Amino acid sequence: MIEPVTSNANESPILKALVAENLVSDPAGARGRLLKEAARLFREKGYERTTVRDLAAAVGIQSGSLFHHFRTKEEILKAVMVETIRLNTAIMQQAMEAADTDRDKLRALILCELESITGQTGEAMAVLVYEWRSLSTAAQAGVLVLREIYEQLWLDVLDSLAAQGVVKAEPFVMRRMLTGALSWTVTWYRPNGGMTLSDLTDQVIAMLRLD
Amino acid sequence: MIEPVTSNANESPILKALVAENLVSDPAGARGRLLKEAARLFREKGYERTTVRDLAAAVGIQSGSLFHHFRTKEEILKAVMVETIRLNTAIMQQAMEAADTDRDKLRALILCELESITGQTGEAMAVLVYEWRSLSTAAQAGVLVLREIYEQLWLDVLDSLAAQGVVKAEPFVMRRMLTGALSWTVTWYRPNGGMTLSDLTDQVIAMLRLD
DNA sequence: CAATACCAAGCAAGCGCTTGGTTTGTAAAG
DNA sequence: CTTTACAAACCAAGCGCTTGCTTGGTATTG
Repeated sequence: MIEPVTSNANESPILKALVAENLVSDPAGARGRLLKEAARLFREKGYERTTVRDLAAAVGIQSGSLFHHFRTKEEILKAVMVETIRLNTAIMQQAMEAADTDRDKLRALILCELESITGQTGEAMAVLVYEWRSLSTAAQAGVLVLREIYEQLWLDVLDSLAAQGVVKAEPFVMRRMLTGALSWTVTWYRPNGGMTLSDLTDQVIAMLRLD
Repeated sequence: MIEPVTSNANESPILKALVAENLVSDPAGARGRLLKEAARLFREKGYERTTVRDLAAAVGIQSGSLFHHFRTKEEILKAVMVETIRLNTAIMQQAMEAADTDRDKLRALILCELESITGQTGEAMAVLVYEWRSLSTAAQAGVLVLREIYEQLWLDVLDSLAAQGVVKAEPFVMRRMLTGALSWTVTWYRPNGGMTLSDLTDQVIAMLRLD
């Protein structure tokens, strides 16, 4: 049996709620642990270079035993992506409710996305970006539905800022530019490099001249 | 024999010069054709998912015959990357000489990078971004040296604009944000979608509020 | 006593790459 | 203008290995 983790310091109420609804696997359980290790390996070596034997070894079981939890290797990749989007969408929706002005909301969106990229779910977020092609077309379609909910959060705020004349570029173009800019941080940003995520968010705001 | 292409409408003088110096393979020759097909396949399916049999079939030879041109599959990937950087660095250096102000230079850099990403070398540029991990550490180091020359072109212009107070964010952060934003266009921008590359460049300038 | 989680073993397919031999292009020698 | 020589380009076959996944059986658990 994949050894369970008894206590976890980062038990956010958002995560707990999603686990209760069975939308995200409990990170302390067997399935959750495997997905976490899978995200790490997929990011580190890429999906194709990661073998089912690698995945099994990471959680201390035999490669064949993997297929009691997932039918195929691709199903593991899809699960990593789906659960990551679900969690991050929920986190962002809560941040939106807490922010007052549209400027605050944009800052919150940027900070949230940076946190998701460089923090706990960072490996999974990177997988979402870089291993997209490894999903079959059918699986891609399923994940895309979830992504659109997430994207709409951004577009609502950017549309509003554009209507106020604060933002000059077209919202949908700007969102795509920000998607690239923020997700790229995964390749270079290191938390211990003297720059906090708040600093980095400030830099983005300064680049867009929104301060 | 890999059939040679007799005439090519896009013979830029820059490309010709690099071919003459043996820094870039002639796209009409056997090696050049193979690299072009390799870039296309690597982008379409990813390096790992592309087999040497796929590569060989794309140029109409047997898989074993590939190894008369390249010692390993990885050598093909590295060659795609190296030649792409060499060509685009040369193109950009020429664009820098033609531009007067720093603002013009930044616009030229953005447009050049967008052109390289969405144009002829687009597939190779995408490979450069997305297949980086598939290179061995040794090969990565070799390619990095060439990349740094390219990056310095950007930093020189951004440093200058920052000194003038036109740009508020830190140049090296801003360059990395732009790297992500521009390279991401490869996933969504389509030339036939009613938006030219010049339009797209204007959008980036508008986003940075540099107009 | 069923269900769940696992192991040990291995299969069929596909992988990068090698081998030995044949064709093709080029150019000097007769 | 032919002959001879040779290297580069290529083919057909397949080797050794790794891959995702299957199978049949065994502990563990409620």
